[in-house]
Amino acid sequence: MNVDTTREKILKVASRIFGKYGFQKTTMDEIARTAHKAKGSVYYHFKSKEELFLAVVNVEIESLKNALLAVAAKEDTATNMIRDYLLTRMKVLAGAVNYHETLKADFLQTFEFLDELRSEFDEFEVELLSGILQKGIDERSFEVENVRKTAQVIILAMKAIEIPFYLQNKIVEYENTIVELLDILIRGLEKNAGR
Amino acid sequence: MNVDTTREKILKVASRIFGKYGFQKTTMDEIARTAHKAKGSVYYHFKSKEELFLAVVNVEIESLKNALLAVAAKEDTATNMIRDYLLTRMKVLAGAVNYHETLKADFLQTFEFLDELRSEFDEFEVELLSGILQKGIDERSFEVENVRKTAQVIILAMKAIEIPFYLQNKIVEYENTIVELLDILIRGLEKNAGR
DNA sequence: AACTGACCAAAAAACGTTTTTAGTCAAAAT
DNA sequence: ATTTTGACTAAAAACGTTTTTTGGTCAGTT
Repeated sequence: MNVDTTREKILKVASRIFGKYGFQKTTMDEIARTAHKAKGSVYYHFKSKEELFLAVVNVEIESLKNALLAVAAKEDTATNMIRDYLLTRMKVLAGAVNYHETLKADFLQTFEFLDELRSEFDEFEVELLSGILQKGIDERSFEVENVRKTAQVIILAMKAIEIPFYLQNKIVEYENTIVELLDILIRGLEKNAGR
Repeated sequence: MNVDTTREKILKVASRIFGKYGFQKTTMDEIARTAHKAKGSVYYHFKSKEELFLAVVNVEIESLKNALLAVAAKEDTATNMIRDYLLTRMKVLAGAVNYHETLKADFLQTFEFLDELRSEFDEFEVELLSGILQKGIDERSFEVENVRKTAQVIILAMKAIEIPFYLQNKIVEYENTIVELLDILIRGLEKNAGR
């Protein structure tokens, strides 16, 4: 059994257990036991519980990044792309249970060791969304004063909505409503809006 | 000392103490002591700790309602009114510390006894905002398919934003960003937006 | 180099005890 | 009659101590 498969088995098991019980209530013993590895083996691959959790969240973020990059790579109008971007973001995040845990943490305690991962992803998103917005401007379908700032605003709104949506489990309650919100936001970006 | 002044003194003191220590960490003894009343007196006016807290939150909600009604009563364009509405909502809520406590509660425990107050206020808001949207349509400045649903969407967005804004104390960090978000939303409502 | 499992210090859980707290009520004041 | 009081109680929270569990290590094995 080479490094990768053991490492990946631990990651997989950890993801499932962290996802079920959260960071605090998950023990390294249980992860090792479930993965049929000695605890020392887990610590051979991940130097601490925090680092293991970080790696688990990172897998989810990477998967989200790939899904978003795929959207950005498509040949389509900027309007469709931005709608696709935001809907994809919602759908992939819905399955990212360990990422949800990091949201919860903001209220209960701090996960400082996640800060870097988070701000990196933020930057990634602003960059990608700015590209889509710029495409819309070039196509003369969007009218946006400050591209980067607008991208930040949209991401703020989406992050704000994640909280009731994923944490309070109001997915069913709000699903339709959120799609409508996206429509209003997108219309707000479009040219000839009002003024 | 008549009923009203005692009741109001208790309410005032309770609001301050609940606001400082939260629902859980506030004791009825401290409220009675600070109000210079016997505990029985507090229980004469409010039948339980929950009811007292409810009354405290209700004062804040009433004050918000009045501020919002004042905005709705103004003579102005619908565009200005809706911007004014949302900004007023933010500003008044910023000072409603006990209302913030009820947001926090959603994560830590449930305050079922507040559900009714909340859904009543929701209904109030949807009603008021629908009126403003309808006014915008009548003035031929807004283009909205379903007035009521749109009002619900906007309120959902505002409530979602309350969480990072008030609970995580990111007021300074996000203040400008939120104003920009409002602009995009409002543009999204305006006629000739895009299509 | 990859992995094991006995081992340790520190943290958390469990437990019994003490203190505090929400809520009551008979009596007093208004 | 209405309002206020404060001693009282049962239940919950806080406290202090012991026991168990947990994150992390490391000498040795594969």
